[in-house]
Amino acid sequence: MQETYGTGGLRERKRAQTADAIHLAAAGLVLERGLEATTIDAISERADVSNRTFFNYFPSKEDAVLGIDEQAVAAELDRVRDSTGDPVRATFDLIYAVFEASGGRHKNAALTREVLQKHPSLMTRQMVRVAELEDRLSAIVAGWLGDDPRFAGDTESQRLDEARVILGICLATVRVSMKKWASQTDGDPGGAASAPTDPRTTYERAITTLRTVLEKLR
Amino acid sequence: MQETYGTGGLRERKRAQTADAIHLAAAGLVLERGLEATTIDAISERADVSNRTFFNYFPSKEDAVLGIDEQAVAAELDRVRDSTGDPVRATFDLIYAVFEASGGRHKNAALTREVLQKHPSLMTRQMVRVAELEDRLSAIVAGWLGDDPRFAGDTESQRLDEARVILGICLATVRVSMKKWASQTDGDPGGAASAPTDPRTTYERAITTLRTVLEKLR
DNA sequence: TGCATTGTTGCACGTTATGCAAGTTTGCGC
DNA sequence: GCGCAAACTTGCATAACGTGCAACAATGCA
Repeated sequence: MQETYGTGGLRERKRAQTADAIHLAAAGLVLERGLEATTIDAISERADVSNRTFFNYFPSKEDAVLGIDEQAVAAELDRVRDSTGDPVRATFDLIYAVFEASGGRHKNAALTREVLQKHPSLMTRQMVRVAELEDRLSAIVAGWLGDDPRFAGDTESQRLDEARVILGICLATVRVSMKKWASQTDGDPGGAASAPTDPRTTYERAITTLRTVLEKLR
Repeated sequence: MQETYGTGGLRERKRAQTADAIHLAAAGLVLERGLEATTIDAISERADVSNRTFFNYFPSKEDAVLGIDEQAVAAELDRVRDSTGDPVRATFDLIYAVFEASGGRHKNAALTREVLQKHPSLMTRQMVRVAELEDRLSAIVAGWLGDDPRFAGDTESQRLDEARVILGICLATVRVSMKKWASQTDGDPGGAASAPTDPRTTYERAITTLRTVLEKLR
């Protein structure tokens, strides 16, 4: 089921292909019929796999709709781990990486946005995922704090707490801007690269918003 | 089903009694058998109601375990709405109110803590609930910001964004301290009022933590 | 080509969750 | 007290989610 080692062979390609087919079927059906009205059976049928196979690829309907890929997320985490510089900035990058690997990517960014726009509960789902990763993520952030002069004097336990808070703060900020991003309306549906603000830009704006608020609060 | 008007009559008392019975049965069973192993059927049986009646009181197993009372939450929100003073402090109070009304109260605070301790996923559930209330909550916070000189100059839309961020920040902080609270071990099981830090104190500490982090970040 | 690994599928089963209709309990005006 | 209306409980039917299992098919590799 998992652990398709990096052979790059037919097997692996087929697997990615099937995952994509299921994802597309799920997102498409949800856009057509709504989230509730879309059953896993219907998704499986459109993706031309059995009901049972669906669960070999995604643990739930929501994950299929978002196209979540746990392996990609894990790989992303390893990649970003040894960031340096400002912890807040690095934390934003970390969250961005998780989201990227969680389906925001693909050729289907527009599709994903449309789905999130029509079904905000899926955004909550995204957030829950990050919450589930909290222990791993905050450990990474805590590591960064150890290299920061402002936090280096704290005990390890304190740094972990502070890391959790910082993670939560950044996450909250991201969530707000994601919501704005999702609620954007497409400019012209025809234009190929009409590009209604890409996610990355949204993140940059989120950081600015947070800095503004922090400035005002203190 | 709902809207038992405030007669204070037998009907209302019985209803509260049944809700409590289901809640206690749920929490008890979860502690004995675990969250997965506890079925709604088992809860219903112990609470001496039909499976169907269970759903007249709680929409899900999790809500029953936590003893969530939507009406109480709504009432709490109305009560806290016209707070004044520092927005951050008020926001903490707001979140606290939601939690209080969501089951943290009762004679069963110790029970609730034990359950949350053994099943952290329920904490996530609590957070999702607040997220679901986000629109209402952030509207309240945005109202407060209008009275604050630091934010009064902003447009309404900006204030709403900032309110969401502030809410998220406070919520993240609360979550961290709730986790610490839940993971406390009981001092002496025998002592009646051994009182291992009440939730309110935890909140106060959370505020301090947040202020510290904000101080360091800026 | 042949064997081990991995993937697919159907089937059975248990659980969550909701609608509906019949029956019961409570509240309240008379 | 009586009786009606509203609220509540319950069983039944139904749909969907989710998982274990075992048989079968496809793939990778020697």
